[in-house]
Amino acid sequence: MTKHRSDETVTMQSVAVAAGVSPMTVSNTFRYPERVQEETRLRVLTIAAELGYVPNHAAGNLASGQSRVIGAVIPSIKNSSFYNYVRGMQDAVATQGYQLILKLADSLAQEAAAIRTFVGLRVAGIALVGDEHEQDARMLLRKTGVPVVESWVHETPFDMAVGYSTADATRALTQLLIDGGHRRIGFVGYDGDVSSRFTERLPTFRQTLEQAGLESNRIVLIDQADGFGAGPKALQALCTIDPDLDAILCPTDIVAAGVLFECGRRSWTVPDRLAVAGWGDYEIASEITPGITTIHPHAYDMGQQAMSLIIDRTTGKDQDKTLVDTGFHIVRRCSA
Amino acid sequence: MTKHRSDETVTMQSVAVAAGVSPMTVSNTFRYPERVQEETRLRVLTIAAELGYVPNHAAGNLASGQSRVIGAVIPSIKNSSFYNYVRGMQDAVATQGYQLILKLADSLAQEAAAIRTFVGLRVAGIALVGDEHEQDARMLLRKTGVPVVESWVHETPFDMAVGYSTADATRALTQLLIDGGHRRIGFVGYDGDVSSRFTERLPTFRQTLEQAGLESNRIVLIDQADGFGAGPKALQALCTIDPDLDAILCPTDIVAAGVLFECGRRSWTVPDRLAVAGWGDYEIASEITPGITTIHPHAYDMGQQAMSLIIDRTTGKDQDKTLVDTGFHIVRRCSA
DNA sequence: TTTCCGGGTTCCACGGAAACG
DNA sequence: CCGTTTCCGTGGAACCCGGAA
Repeated sequence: MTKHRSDETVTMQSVAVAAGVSPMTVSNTFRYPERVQEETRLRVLTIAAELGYVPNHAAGNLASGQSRVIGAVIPSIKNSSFYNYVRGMQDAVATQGYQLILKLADSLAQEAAAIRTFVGLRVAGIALVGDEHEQDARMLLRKTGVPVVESWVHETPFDMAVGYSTADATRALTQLLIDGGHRRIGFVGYDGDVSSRFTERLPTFRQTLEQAGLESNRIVLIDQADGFGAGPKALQALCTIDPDLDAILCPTDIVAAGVLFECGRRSWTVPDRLAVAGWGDYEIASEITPGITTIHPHAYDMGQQAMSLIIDRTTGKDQDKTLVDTGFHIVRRCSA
Repeated sequence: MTKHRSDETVTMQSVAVAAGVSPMTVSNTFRYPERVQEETRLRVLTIAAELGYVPNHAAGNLASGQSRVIGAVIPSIKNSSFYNYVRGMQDAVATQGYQLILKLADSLAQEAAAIRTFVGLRVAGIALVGDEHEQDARMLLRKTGVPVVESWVHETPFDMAVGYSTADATRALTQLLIDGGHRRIGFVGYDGDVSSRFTERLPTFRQTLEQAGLESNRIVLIDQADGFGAGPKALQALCTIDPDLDAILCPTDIVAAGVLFECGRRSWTVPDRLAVAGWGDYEIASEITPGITTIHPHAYDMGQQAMSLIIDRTTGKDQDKTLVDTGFHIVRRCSA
């Protein structure tokens, strides 16, 4: 294949010629508008728009060693799980003149590939979800020194992290069920991901039940947390352990909604026959009837903070801020 | 801000020195492995891995004018709307050695900004949803000549397109309601987006009703199609027009699910009191009870085809294929 | 404003080894 | 057997576009 670059490639140079200024002025017009006189700037911008010129990020990145693009790896878009998180990130970068690009990765291997791509792109920073990553990816990140922020992580970050205590949230939610008079409480865990985003929950659940003098053997693990279908399956499995189950704690609102659907089919009343607790406070939690009692994790805030950490790092301020706790709160609705 | 490039930046040069070869050999090792002797190649790869070297895509892109990154703009991740579409894209590019990056854009202005970013990144191709784009963005795309594929578009593509006939689908679904004995059919339209992905539906709906000798005045427009909350609102509005409404056609399964939730609260039986039709065949359509009768748009296939179109274009084959019809089918469940 | 440089690729030249006359 | 052609892996120089000084 021959060099296919046409001779009409629009470059800074050609814009400069057309506008009757030096290339440097064009450069400044885009990077530091305030350095260029209003009149000149407008002329350059007009010409650039006419010619369809967009600064070549590759060249700029190469020349300056800087980038205004941040990469985020998202585990899933199957349901609303990361909607607010991404919105928060998007809004935060927009106000700072940065750009956010996403890659989906529903396994550690895919995450590693995504990280590789982002590193290849020489992005300004990388946002990950959770604290479990492939060893190769960890080494790569360390060696390149690119700012990394983990979300939904509450302690001992790889580099920087923003999150909340899943243990505290689990304890609070479990206690709420106990206080509601429930004694035969089931737990639905997610084992497709070994990150603390999920793994902290089970031990805390057990501990809380035991401190209340209750049995903590009603436990099932499912392999997906973002599908409605997991709800009925989990409920079925728990009923095998204890047909008189009177409450259930789900890994996400999606699973909880799946459980509610199944309760409907069984003509079980919620919360009387079975109390249901979710996690995430997705839109469905407030729209379904009965509304789902759930953990609201301030995901939007988390996304914003994640971007701030990265941007502050690259701009050199607040170098020592590495861990942000965005907290959570319980949203009490009718399901529990 | 200082140039933060540390003196230990791992470059092709440093790998070359460490491996005792010329930079060219390192370059070839990554881009054209077959040109380099097995032994040499392995040595280079080993050293590269040790040093944590990842080829600088920015530099490569600049030098070659080529890129193996494709950008896709997604309108929403609020619910599962584009889950299968993105999965299809992801799977397709993975087998071809390309990389997919995403940007979210829930307005035309944001889409234009996303396009600008992708053009700045000099991606190999851009995937858009729908056929309505800002004029500036259109001109930019034309001038840069980057391959563009529109999805959910069935005719007269901007460049290339993959989709199905929303008119045919609307007609089929409406007819299904008519054949089911329904006479007071309501339509929920989405007016937040002027692309044919949604706008074709209303006229077709009207026409189909009129051909059956039915009234077609039960129509409401909502401003979001990806939220459950729109369902109850739309139902309320339609009931103002006709309290005896006996069927409803929703823009997405999400809205349909919202309607089902509301029916539950009103103790309306579905489909006897009200038949409900959705669109999209998202997971919830099969998991909720009653299951939602809906249009299955082969979104996964659409994503795959979209990527194929772009990759074929850049590799020079099938230059003339510009429009792919991935079809649809009706999934009949209990809600209508 | 000008010059030079960033990291990698294209294109081509080089040189050693195998195959041929 | 030796000189020459061919082949193939490797190296050198110019250049891509934009930013810093």
